[in-house]
Amino acid sequence: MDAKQRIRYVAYMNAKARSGTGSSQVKIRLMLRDTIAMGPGKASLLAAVDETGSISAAARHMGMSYRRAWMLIADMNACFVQPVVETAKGGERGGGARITDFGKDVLKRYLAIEAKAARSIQSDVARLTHLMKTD
Amino acid sequence: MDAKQRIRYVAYMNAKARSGTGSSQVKIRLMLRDTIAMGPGKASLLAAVDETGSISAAARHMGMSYRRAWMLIADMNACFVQPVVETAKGGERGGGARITDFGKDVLKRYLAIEAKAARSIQSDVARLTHLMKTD
DNA sequence: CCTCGTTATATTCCTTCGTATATAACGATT
DNA sequence: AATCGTTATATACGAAGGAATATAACGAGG
Repeated sequence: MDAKQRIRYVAYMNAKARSGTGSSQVKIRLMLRDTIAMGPGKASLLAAVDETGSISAAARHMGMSYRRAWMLIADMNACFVQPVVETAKGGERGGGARITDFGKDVLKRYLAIEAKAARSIQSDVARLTHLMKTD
Repeated sequence: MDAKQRIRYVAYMNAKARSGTGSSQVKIRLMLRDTIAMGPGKASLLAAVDETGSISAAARHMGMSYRRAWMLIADMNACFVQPVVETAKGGERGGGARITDFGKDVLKRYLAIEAKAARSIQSDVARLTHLMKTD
């Protein structure tokens, strides 16, 4: 991938340090330049768009402003070689938005990376967490 | 680790997607409550304190304000069961700061986690990065 | 006793980010 | 035509974070 040498990716992993449950939740951020191409928030937003069928409903669902949701989606579409979300103005319900097949693939890959990273460092993080204050 | 159920850790990984070099740089954030107990910036700051012997020199070295550096160190000391940095006022050079053995252990563990996570998701991230624009 | 560089802290300013709000364009349904 | 909810965009306001600045306390060395 010589042509993409400058692409920097950032994985942001967030895991609950529950030894018993193993329910460690890991979040990863993929960066292109200075903007987050894909991350926990954008992944959730993408899923919300998939569920609700519109940016505004997804924004309401996530408790964020429409402007912010729109910008996050614009960021994603600008970062990837194909749009992850397609929109329509007007129409029977005033318009709407839907996640593309490409967007579904991106999301799926992202979630898989999240899970794998979490699994890999799980125990080490737990040991380091032991050195942190509990309250 | 029942007593630490509420501790949440966050791993923040940043890697350059250079397939040939494999020089993927991964960054991880460990969170306690809402504050970053350990992350890329704090790890660098810790190393800078180790090198320079003072908070102010470390801050200059990292291009940040003394206030910010001091606060980051205060955060770390507040998050862990032992201080990672010890300071002294006055004296031959006006005072100074040094990383504790405990702090060195924390830093070492953190860097190891960084590396392991990077290794684990390296190839998957590279594949996803292929779906991103190059410029 | 004075100087020096540092720690420690408060205050002010500026930039950034997000919300809230307003407005226009849109197109199927009625 | 009129209505409706959405996309798309601009503007203004507010909160948060960090930089810049100022000041005090400190303690070894000259």
